[in-house]
Amino acid sequence: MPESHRPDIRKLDLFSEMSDENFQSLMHASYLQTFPPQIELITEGDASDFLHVVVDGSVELFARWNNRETSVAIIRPISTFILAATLRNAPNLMSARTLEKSRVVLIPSEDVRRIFDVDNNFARAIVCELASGYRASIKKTKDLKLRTSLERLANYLLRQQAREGGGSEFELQTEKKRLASYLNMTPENLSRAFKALKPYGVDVDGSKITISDKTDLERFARPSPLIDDKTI
Amino acid sequence: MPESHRPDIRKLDLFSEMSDENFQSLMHASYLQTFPPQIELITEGDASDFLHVVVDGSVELFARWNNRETSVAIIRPISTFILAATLRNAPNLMSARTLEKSRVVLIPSEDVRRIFDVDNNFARAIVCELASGYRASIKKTKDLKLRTSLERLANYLLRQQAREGGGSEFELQTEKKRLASYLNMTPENLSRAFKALKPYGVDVDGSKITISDKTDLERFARPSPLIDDKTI
DNA sequence: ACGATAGTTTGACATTTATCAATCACTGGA
DNA sequence: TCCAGTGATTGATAAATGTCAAACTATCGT
Repeated sequence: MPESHRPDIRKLDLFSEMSDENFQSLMHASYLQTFPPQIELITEGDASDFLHVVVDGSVELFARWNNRETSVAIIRPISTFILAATLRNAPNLMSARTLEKSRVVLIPSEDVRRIFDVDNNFARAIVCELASGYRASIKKTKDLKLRTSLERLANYLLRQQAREGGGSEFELQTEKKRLASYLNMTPENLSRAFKALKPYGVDVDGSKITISDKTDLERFARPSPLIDDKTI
Repeated sequence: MPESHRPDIRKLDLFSEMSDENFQSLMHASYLQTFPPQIELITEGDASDFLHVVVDGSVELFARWNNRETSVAIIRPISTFILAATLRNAPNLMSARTLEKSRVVLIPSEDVRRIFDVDNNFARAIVCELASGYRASIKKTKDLKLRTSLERLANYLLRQQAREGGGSEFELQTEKKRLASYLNMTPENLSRAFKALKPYGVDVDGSKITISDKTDLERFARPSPLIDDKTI
């Protein structure tokens, strides 16, 4: 793998505390690949041969069953995915596809497990990463089970607003079709849900969202840190 | 904490490989408590002061939002819960209540984190446990997003049948009210769902389930190891 | 600029699921 | 034993969500 992305990867919580030697060893064994849009990098059920690091572009994690498909997460730089499967040497539970032209570092799972065994700082970082992913997944379950689709959308918009800097105007970073799938609704239902949020000050123009009064929307959405705060 | 449950706890994957000294240290700092039914052991949002180990009885993990409540998991002996929050020293995302008279070992989170820092075998075991909990949570998300409630019930019955030994007759180990909440449906809907599965050979008599032809039910349920197999 | 393609929106309608109310069934004290 | 309380079921109805078809819109490559 070329040197160029190493410093950025090194800065990730997952890799920042491990020894130089072990980090170089991981990087040495890994590949940087560029993929065109809409390439299926991983198919669920496959063995998890590589830990993936998105360094450029974006990757969607999704799952299929019985001819249906649902979007589970969208990974943006710089983040890893498929860590749990890598560590357990178990089949991937989700498929992954590039959404745009993307660069991905592939670290052989074997090497991850080998270094994990010898580098205690790396092992510790992995625990943090797993615990936080686990908790994010529990939050997702709560979001799905406790809220209606309209409430999920309202809270999503508030989170997205915060991620984009908190201004009253911001962009959806995702196609509506994909957002609908992510929120577990149909595109048609999403379109109507946007309209239903208009009385709470939500205006939609293409992918540009305007929230005229955040507290007004919050009164409806009732965000909770135990579901919506990604940092705890 | 008394000695009696130590061997059973020691056998858990989480504790089996750590040093004797560290295990004893953990046990020394912990309490065994007996709780009556329906006691709320943990309220979501609280700090995670203890790693819990159910040694007897059963504990329900559930979550609340906006006056609604949903059942997320039922923990039976001998298992731990609230590991991720303990390690991150973060607030609990779920509440917990005893379903029956239960005995629970409480291990101070501080001690868990302290031993985690010094015992690499323990750290490794924690990674396994977290990775597997994380994956279980992803499977739950897939179950929720990709299946209708009837399909969730059908697959639940097949899993429960397998857990109970695979015979055509077995017991639901849970009140139907709670099962409904676990499967994200109302009790009324669950009652009707059982009827809707009758054509596929499912008979219900109180909490006794009879599945006359497993392959028949499977044809409807389409179980997938990537959702329903708890071992991978 | 043009047309092809895919995403989005809208309306009509179907299905799924929830809610409410009533009844039945079970269980654990007094 | 009976009774109170809770859980389970049933029927009627309402709300939420999905499906289908059509129109509309944006985008991309030629």
